[in-house]
Amino acid sequence: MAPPLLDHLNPQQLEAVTLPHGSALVLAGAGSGKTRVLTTRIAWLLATGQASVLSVLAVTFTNKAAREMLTRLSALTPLSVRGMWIGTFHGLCNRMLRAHHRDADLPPLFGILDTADQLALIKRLYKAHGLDDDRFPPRQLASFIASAKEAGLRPSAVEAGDEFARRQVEHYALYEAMCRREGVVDFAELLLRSYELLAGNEPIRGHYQRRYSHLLVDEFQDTNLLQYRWLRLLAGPKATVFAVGDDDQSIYAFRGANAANMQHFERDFGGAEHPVRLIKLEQNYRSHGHILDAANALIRHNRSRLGKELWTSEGAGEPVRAFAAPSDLDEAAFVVDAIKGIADEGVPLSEIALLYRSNAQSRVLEHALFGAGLPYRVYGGMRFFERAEVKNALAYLRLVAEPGDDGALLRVVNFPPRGIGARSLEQLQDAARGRGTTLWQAACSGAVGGKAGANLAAFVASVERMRADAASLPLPEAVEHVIAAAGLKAHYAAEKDGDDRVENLEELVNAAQSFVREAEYAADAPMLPGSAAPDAEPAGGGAGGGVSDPLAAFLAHAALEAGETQAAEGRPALQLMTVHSAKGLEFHTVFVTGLEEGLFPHENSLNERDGTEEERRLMYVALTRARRRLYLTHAQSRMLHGQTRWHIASRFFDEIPRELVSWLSPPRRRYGAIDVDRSEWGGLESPAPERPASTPRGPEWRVGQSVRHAKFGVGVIVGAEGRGSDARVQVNFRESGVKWLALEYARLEPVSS
DNA sequence: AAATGTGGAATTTTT
DNA sequence: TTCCACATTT
Repeated sequence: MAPPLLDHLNPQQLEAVTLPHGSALVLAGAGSGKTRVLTTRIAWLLATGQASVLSVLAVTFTNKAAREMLTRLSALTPLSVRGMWIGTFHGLCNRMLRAHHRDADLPPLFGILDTADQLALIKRLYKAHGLDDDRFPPRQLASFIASAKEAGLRPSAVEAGDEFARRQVEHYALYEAMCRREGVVDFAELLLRSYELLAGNEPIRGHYQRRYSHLLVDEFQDTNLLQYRWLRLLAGPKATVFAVGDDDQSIYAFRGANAANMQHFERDFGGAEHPVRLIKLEQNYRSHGHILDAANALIRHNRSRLGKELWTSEGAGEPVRAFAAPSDLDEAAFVVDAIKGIADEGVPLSEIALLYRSNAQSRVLEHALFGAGLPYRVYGGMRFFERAEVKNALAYLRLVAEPGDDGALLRVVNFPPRGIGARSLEQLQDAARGRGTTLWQAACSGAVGGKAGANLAAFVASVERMRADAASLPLPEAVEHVIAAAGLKAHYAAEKDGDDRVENLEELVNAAQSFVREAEYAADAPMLPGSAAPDAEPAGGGAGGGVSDPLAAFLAHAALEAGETQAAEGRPALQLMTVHSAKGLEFHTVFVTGLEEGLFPHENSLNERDGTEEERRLMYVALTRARRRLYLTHAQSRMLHGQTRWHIASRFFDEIPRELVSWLSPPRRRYGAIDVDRSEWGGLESPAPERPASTPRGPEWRVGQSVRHAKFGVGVIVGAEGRGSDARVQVNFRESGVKWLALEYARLEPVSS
């Protein structure tokens, strides 16, 4: 073992890295060196001969995390890490299913549906079966299917209590049949199919169980039930699992993440000889003391926790700064002002983040930043492989690889326009349905006559030609050729605003280029000998690699790695993003904006089970992004859905000890802090309000007024909308929280305060 | 087939 | 308000 490997590890990190045989759960707090421990652990296992490159499997959630792990690991070990199974759950499952497609009952070149493809498929399904999409919204079916699959349930196994559920299960079964017919799988299917492959095929399961002596899992709190069960299957009797996670940063329950997996880990992965070891990484290398104290105090309000407290050997640092703005516009103005000051201190703009709970909130901030001439970058939005022109090109490529893909055919059969309109498609679909074939087969069969038939035949012939031409070309050239032969390039070049699209198509060729480069890079990795499954495991790096057909591999890559939302710009820019997307990142200065009841915590979360705790964890994530300076802001009034709404300050302010916080605006009163009257804002240089406050009509009620309700008790009016008999007020009750009440029915009494 | 209009909904997101 | 999906029009 090379001694430098273990240098500079703190005692807990060192313990985790060098744990003897047995499974371990590492509770790694924010900024505690989680990735470092994970990668050093692998390097340590390799260096001490406890594991070989082939016997390690490391799994993450995002491609980004997988790449980072690979990069950092390469720096820690002299061994070649290519051929090592490091990737996302979906990437690894894809790899496994490609290698064993026959046993998994999949076509060799099966396609992967992204969310949009899946939705399109469901809509086609509805149309084909004459199903009612008002009563069964496609999106709802998609999420029904996803949850069923995440619970490991095929249609026959789903229990349907009522008629509605029964119908959904029927639709689920039809959906499965359609996917099978078209040779495609959705994201959840990758997981479930891989799970079933391992569960139902002893030789393959035995092979992988013998192969992997060490399984390492990143962001373990984000695993869903199926991923957990997949891990359990993959971990043979002698394997050890090294799971790293932070229950306090579990913020993806809404998409199936099950932090309870951390609690079950001890039971499921511990043996009598080797009980599960629990290690806490609590030393934080990121933030100054006051920031950590605030985060610790906040998260202590959660009941369901494994328990952990961050500390730092650095100083206390600056206090947390808080600001109450009269309106969202004032909040934005304050942020802009503060940023100018911070930038003057020499902090690079890229080191300043503006965080918010929901994307809609970026607008006001952007507007203010734009007005001030401050460069910024907004995260989220359209990803590269999701762009229409890119998806069109991919659809052609998909047809070249697998013409049975009806979704791909429908997408481009008349794009660019070639005289195959809705009527022709109707005929084609009827023909396919009548014969029980794919659209492609129907088009080939000449079932559609006349002009439409001729146009279809021409389309078929041109795709056939693309396939023949592409067969003799290296992947990037093949991609380039298909884009040109399909007429996409010419089509977009002729469009008046098509420059960006042409550029993206060229970028797609580049993407194929670098994909091939990485695959070649991986090709010299040691490969298992033999060609018979289950030992035939094509090598390949990256999430989508590992397939003998480069085109299919590239298409899988495109589906599994949607790409960056925005190419990074040249000049440094402020970072605007939701708190969710900030997870894992850190900044010198962080602004957490929109800290209002109803927004953060979000009103929808109040009805969700454990919703408030999840919101609090989200807030915890937000706070722990800051290294040196943290601003918390809220606005008393805010334009939301086209209406001005009033909100009281988030409860999260109350959960951070006062002595840590320095208010830059007049301190709030505990309740009734809604100052519509701006005279109280004397010391503040806030601009004059641009929107008048629209309090309900009548002299009796105004925002800020204290009221009593027969059932809910005493509260304060914090918002209002409508007038006359429609007038509703939003009241924050001391006991029962924020509620909307119709003035006509709720008999409110004024209370003098 | 593009252009225009209408209604409804409007956390959070990766694969 | 603003965005989207969908329907209708030209």
